Amino acid sequence: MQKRVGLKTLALKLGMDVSTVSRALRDDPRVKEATRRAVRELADELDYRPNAAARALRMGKSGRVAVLLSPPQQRFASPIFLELLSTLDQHLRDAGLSLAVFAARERAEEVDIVRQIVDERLADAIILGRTRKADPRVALLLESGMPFVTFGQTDWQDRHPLVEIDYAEAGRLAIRALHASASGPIDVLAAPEGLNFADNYVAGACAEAARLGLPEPTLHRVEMTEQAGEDVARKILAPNPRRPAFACIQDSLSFGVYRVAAAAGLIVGRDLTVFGGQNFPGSEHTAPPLSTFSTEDSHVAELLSKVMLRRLAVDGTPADGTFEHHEIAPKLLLRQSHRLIERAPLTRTG
Amino acid sequence: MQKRVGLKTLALKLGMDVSTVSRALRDDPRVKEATRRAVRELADELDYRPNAAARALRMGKSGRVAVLLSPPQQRFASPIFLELLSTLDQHLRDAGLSLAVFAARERAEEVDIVRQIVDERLADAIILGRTRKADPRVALLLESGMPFVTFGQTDWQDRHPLVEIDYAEAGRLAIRALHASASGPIDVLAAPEGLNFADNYVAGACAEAARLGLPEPTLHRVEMTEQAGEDVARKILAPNPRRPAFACIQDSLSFGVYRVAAAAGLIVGRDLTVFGGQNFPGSEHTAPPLSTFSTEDSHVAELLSKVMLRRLAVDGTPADGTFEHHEIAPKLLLRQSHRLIERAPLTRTG
DNA sequence: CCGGTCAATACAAACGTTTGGATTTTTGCT
DNA sequence: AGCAAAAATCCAAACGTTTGTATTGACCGG
Repeated sequence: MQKRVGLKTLALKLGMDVSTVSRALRDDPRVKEATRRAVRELADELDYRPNAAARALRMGKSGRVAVLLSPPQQRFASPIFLELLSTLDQHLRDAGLSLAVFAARERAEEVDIVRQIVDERLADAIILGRTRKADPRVALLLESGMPFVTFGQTDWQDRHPLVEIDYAEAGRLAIRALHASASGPIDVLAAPEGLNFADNYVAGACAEAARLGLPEPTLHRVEMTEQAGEDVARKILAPNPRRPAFACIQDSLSFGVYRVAAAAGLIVGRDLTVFGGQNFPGSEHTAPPLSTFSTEDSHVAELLSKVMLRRLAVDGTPADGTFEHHEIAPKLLLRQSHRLIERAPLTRTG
Repeated sequence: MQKRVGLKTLALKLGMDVSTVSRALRDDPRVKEATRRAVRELADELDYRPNAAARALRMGKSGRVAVLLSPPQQRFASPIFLELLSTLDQHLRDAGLSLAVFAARERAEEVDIVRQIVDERLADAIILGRTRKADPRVALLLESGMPFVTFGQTDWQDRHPLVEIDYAEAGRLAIRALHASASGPIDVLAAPEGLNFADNYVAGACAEAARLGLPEPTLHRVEMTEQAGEDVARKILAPNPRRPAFACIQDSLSFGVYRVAAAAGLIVGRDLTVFGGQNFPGSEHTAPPLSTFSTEDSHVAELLSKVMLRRLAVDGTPADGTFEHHEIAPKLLLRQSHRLIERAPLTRTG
């Protein structure tokens, strides 16, 4: 409840002007070493902290970085995001910044939120994912001049830094894994059209199928939810006597497939095969364990943080006119769901 | 790149003073209806947005609510947090507020972060979880006068609103479920001592065991990670011929148990039983499906948001001197892992 | 027609910092 | 000692709002 300690308080107690105190604390060469020490000491003693709002107003920078969470963000949202937020905040705090989170309810709201962030100066920079072909959010940000980093490709990659996961490779991995032992038709379950990562996945999968001389896979562009996985699986599994293979862009979809299969008395690894994506918690313990790819969440988070910090450091246009791009390779996790095993016990691994 | 539009711009174009414009926009009764409309119109046309920093400085309120993420926040962090952040931001935005996220690396850092938030006025209010016996964060907040809501009990509950999950009931549920068919000794895997929710879980479990005339369960106070689950399971499973029952406070721990069991050639439901907690994504598809309890993430998130908003609305001490408290009952999800099934096929549910 | 009331608006200060320029103090040189 | 240059400090403005108070003009009754 005691009164807030600001520059004024310090200046008063020290018998100097606030400007001197301010400069002392910011290591301005204009203040004498001795005064600087004195100021420092008192500041520490009184536990002075600069008022964030005042500083933001004066400097025209909020000291915050925004992360835009795209819908849908339900229960099965990729666990990478929590790790991302956590890691990001830790790095930001080290740099004297803090983290703001914005969650859109629906796609249309996203661009409104970006506009709000820009106009009200709610943040100095933005990170956004789930990028699309002609992403209006990116267009808006480019126009506004606000620094940003995308998690995924955009149509204007030469104008901003970016971190992406090589989803084309993920698609190839999935087809290759399923091809090894499955004989049935391949169904690809990917996120809606227009989302770059999903388009890449589909492209990779189709290309690989062609390369292997397989028939064109059937494409299902659906939301990445367990429910959507169920819906697709129900359509495919019921009438299909030829053991189908499911390439799912995310484990959530695979879970849906598992559920429908179980309800129909079908066994993964005998009557169908499944390949997932993103290595969700628990996917290792399904019956049978889900083959999938992973992307080392902590590495992605770390990378994104560093790239953002470097982007902010140059403070303006990039030093040499070029922006950082990073492509992360998906790591293959071959467990059991991708192949047919005739009669081996499904629950034993040893 | 065009110049920012502020009150000054509007006032200039309209030929009035900024103060009038400001009042017009805030629906002050002192401005004439006609002027108000004129101002509104131009503001809309020029897409005026008040500068957040300036407003924060003037009003002494940042317009932000902070969420403190407690360590450890790894891959297996409870998925509830993402849902919480998402829901929370949506409600806050409707109320003209925004969301700030802080993630501590280690426990000791948490109180520093709280202090920073308070001193630098980084937020107007805080939400914190993983509450403890004499939680120093809570003590600090009480002293500072900053509004806050806890997710979990504290020693000073009469002085702040709170939302909690009835973990004592969760503990009872687990024991009761395991008791129904398991005959072996019970091992309780709970989070470290001092964490209120974990202490409650343990208390509930022990009480229920006593009530049922069971021998005292063995307690393991460990971090809620898959790794910790493995470590405990390895110790218990190896030398134990009597089919042990594991009551885990969180599914992450159960996953660890599953993994060790699989590696040892043991089958859950035959050689041991497991009861989890929190219903992680994927826990439904383990072999056998994990019996657990759930807490309706979206409901919790919704509740926490509403409580926070109401706390901010009263703006000061509570209206009638009393704070909102909510207890959420865990919902029992009986799948298969909690009971012994001699020879039934494990992977079929239909 | 004038003093008084009321509505509508303008003026000005304040929030806590940062920063360009003016002012004072110290230093260094002759 | 005297003076210029350099160093250290102070003064004041500014960032964009909000809000208490002063000012203006219109309208009314006497």
